[in-house]
Amino acid sequence: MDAARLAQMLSALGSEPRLRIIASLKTESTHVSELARRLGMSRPLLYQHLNRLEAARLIESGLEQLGESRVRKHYWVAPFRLEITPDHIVHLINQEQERESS
Amino acid sequence: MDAARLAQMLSALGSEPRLRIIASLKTESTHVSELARRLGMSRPLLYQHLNRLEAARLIESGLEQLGESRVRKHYWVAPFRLEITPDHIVHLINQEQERESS
DNA sequence: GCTGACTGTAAACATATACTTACACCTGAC
DNA sequence: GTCAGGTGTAAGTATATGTTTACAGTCAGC
Repeated sequence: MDAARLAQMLSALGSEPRLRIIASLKTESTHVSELARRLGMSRPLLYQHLNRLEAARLIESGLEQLGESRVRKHYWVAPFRLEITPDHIVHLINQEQERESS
Repeated sequence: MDAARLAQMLSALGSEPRLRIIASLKTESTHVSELARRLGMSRPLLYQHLNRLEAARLIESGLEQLGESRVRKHYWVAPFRLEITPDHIVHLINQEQERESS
């Protein structure tokens, strides 16, 4: 994990609506329209948040087969665990610099 | 810790320049001008980042006495440890909702 | 073929964040 | 008194994020 990637995950997590999305999906994974209803959020807005969380690999998605050709996009929370301390950050940034100099 | 506070800390941490600031201060705490030089960053920009990190209580500051009336503002990293997992987020959001309903 | 329940995206706008340039001030050393 | 080295902020601009409204499409059931 490099600093850019950590920053991406942290800034994706650093928003109350997105924390609520993760909590809701973790409690019960579901598809977009249902999630929008649960959270009282418009679908387009939810899509944007979902895309950002998925880009940070904090959630994942797949198509759920309903009928023969009817599908629904299902989202769920990826397993993750971040431990953030000043020392971890120092370590990460130092690695970055070694990589640059080599 | 409530969700708003966690989001504040995470979004403050979710930026490469700010991760570099924390790493640099953790390695050796210092005053603003010196830090700006170390990071190759303009002072006003650095102030903005420092203010945000301090608001999130990830760094702290105090005046360093130099001469009789000469002072320099010194910054250092606050001790912190964040452990972020889906379950922790669920727990946090649920607490929030109990608080609202009571 | 119309309706309801979905999936997705485009465009527009408001607000927040990142970043620069420019200013005003203080102090110690020469 | 002027210079170097500090502190801090105001104002402007560019870019990113958050949010809404509006559109276009698919499928199942009546």
